Amino acid sequence: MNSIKELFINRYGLSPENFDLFYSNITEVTRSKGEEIISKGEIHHSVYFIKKGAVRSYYINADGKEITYWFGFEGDVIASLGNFVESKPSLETIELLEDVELWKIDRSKLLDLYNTNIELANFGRQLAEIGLLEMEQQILLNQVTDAKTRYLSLIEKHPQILQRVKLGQIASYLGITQVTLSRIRAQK
Amino acid sequence: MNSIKELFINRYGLSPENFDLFYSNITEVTRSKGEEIISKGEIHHSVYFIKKGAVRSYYINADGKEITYWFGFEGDVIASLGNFVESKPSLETIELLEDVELWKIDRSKLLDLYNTNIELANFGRQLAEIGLLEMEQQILLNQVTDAKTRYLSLIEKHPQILQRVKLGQIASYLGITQVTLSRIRAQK
DNA sequence: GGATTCTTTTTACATATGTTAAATTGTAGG
DNA sequence: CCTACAATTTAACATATGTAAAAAGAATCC
Repeated sequence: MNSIKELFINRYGLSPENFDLFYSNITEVTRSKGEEIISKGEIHHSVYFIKKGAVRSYYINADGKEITYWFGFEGDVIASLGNFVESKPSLETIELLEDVELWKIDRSKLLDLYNTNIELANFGRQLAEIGLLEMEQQILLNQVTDAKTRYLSLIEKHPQILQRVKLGQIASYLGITQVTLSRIRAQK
Repeated sequence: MNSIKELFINRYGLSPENFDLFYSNITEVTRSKGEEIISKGEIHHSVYFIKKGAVRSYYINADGKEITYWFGFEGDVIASLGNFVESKPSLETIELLEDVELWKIDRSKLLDLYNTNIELANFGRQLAEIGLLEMEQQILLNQVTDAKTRYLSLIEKHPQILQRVKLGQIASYLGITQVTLSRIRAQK
């Protein structure tokens, strides 16, 4: 175990007892760079927490191009929201950018915990609410600032991202082509 | 009361008893077009559900321009997420586009309910998770599709939006200028 | 109903971004 | 160390979008 435990306890206010209850339902797994942990079109029955490593979530657009729209790092949650919330096939693919250590839990087991333990239910609520806040900030950032600013704030937030993620993937995340990203990088 | 009750019971799986408990903490209020229900820089202590009417959430960018990034209609939740989740001053302003009927509840009262009633805690969790799914879809839509497609899908989703919202606000929501929106509208 | 104000569209021009392809640089394997 | 392949940058051109200002169209008020 490790710092995720502290994250759970400090950030989400879980008591040690209920953390242990939660953790007793976790399986620790490792997966290799390049693997897909969630694949487009499929139904998945697990939710993951990233203990170590980096992942990306991408969508294939009408032209067949991969559009990266989320990067996940240590402490983040991996789930296909369409899957989890509405039991629909996943629209996105989640791919491992590095070798990854994960905490895995069954969706149905997690829902059981939520429905029987009020502290865990509120843990799940806060998990979702913090995700909401982060997503809102991303929507705002995408709408308010230009690609150059977003690029700079991305590398400020994740200083090692340039070593971990290819520029083409970062460009699609920023909503621009790789050529434009190269021009931005050449500027400063 | 009205169709929001059915929404709560059918969509979020609330039992009638717990809906009544929730509703006993609600104050029904009406506000007039043009008012600000949440203002930038302030701390707010309420959460609202839209019974009738339309609102928009906007942010003022570095050039002093209002950037609309969310429209809310019947059934939607109004809260400053930064306020609600992290007790920080609101970055956004929420303005009423029409005369509006709202359900109002104190943030602290809502948290009390979440912490004492497991069904309501899971109601709150689902509220946030469904919001997550919607936001993810918007992020995806913004990244994958061009402004014209997004414009068409917006009026498909909210057919009356052109009667309720000004084009300049829709343009900023789409991330383009009003001139470009006019060109798009002239095309088809 | 006419004047005033607000909203939307159109025009002309400058600039930024996309596209395609070539050149360069970096990386991994034998 | 060399080769082959992958990733990134650069170049040239076409297109789309932004800016600023004017024109046209709607709505409001007296």
